[in-house]
Amino acid sequence: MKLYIGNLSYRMTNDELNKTFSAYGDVLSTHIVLDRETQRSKGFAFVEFSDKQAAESAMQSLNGKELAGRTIVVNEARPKPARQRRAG
DNA sequence: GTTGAGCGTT
Repeated sequence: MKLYIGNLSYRMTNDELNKTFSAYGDVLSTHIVLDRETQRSKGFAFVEFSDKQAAESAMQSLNGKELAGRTIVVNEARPKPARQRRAG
């Protein structure tokens, strides 16, 4: 199961996310979303859990918590949309 | 500062 983490601090790192979420279960991967050109955090991230119950536990426990000075939001990630293939 | 990329033409 995959979680969406919103309202993240721009200072947040994958390692910090991994440590924070692995307290509730086995984290397979973390992915902070960066601006494609500047590599600056876009303020949200994804965390993938091996187990659904672990993810739900983390979601309940961490939603609304403060992390690196920002109050984060945690919920189940939506499917990633397909990229448009135009001249842009 | 709120739902993920890169390649390359649907």
